[in-house]
Amino acid sequence: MADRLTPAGTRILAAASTLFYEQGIRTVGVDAIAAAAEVTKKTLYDRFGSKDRLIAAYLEHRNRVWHEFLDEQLVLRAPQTAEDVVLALFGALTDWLAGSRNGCGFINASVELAAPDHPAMPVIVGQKQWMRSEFEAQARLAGMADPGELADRLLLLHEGALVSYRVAAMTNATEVAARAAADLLAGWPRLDG
Amino acid sequence: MADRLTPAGTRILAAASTLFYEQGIRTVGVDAIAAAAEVTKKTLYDRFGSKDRLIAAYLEHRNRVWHEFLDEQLVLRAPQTAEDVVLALFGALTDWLAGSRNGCGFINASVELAAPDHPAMPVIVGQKQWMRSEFEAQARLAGMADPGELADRLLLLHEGALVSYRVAAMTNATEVAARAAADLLAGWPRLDG
DNA sequence: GACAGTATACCGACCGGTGTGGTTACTTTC
DNA sequence: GAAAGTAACCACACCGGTCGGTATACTGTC
Repeated sequence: MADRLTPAGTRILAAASTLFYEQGIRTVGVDAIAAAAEVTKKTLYDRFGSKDRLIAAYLEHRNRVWHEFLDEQLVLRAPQTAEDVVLALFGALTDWLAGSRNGCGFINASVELAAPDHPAMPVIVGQKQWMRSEFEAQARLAGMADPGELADRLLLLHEGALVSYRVAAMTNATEVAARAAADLLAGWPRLDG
Repeated sequence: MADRLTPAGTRILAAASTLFYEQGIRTVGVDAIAAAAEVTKKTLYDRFGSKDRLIAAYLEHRNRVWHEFLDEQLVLRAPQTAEDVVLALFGALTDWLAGSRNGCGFINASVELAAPDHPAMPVIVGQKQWMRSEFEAQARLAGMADPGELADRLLLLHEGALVSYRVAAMTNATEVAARAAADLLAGWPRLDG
């Protein structure tokens, strides 16, 4: 988990993160990453072993950054109820995507890697399932009926926004998702009548 | 549009379609396609000019197949109202995805190609916007208020299902989307009270 | 003396794409 | 109805470039 990185290792991971996200994993070669990090390819392979493992490290790093961003946003938005927490998550998505243009790095990676046994796949699926479990936990806290179904639907809106933003050129996708989520929560049956 | 294909051309397009969808566009080389179509690489280039143009032809072909599938499904499901047409579209999605495992070929292509000026990009964006316009048209027919907003939300559910099915390993994604769409339509305000 | 790093050269495999030359089969023209 | 033309195809060899990854040798530092 908390494997300490050498200075050069940190630079490599930072360079890989921006390049992989901005230009795509397959497009970016290891030479380009090494050059951007001002490091020799030897050092890159000493630190990360292979491109595949560097990809996995990139996604783990991106996942950490995403979580930190969410924590920060939740402090900022200070939601009072569990429903508000969910809506804050959708609100945070708009800010996260602002000026990104390439959508979700995890979805992109999943498509680009394709192979189900790729070392980075667990990170990708894990990220999505964490989002779902967060929705479900908040739904349960809010006393919603069938929190599993509600979480599924919220995840659909979440992922739909990410992909429509990128693929369908729907610039307001996250706002639409936020409105849909708000209506969904408002109309959802609760356990205590 | 209706450029007639030679026998070999047809075989090439068929081979490219399955290989591109099943293994990814970047992964599959032109040699593999030529071999699968039992054709020389020369013939492939005589027919399609470049890999990029073959990719565009693949997506146009896939779009045609998708439309034919939808027409067929709409006849089969024989929806009576405009709402039922929308629900039939979501129902068709389940059948379309059954045994596919790789999700939406257009989303995948959009991620794999990345370059916004790629000749295949208009086909991708066009496919998504066609879906949205279809939702909007049916919403308008059904006398729904704000059909644009409704279409946006339906598209989000649609795309969310496609991507969650593949990326989040959510096997029942299309059924969830169908239920969500049904509830959304049922609760949506209409123009005539 | 172990570790992190630089510099550079190299590897085999594969990639998209081209060029040459030859074969079949159908159609046009005198 | 034979010759000429043409479109579709095959076989095969070849190109420059890029890819992920390795090897070797040397430097600085705790």
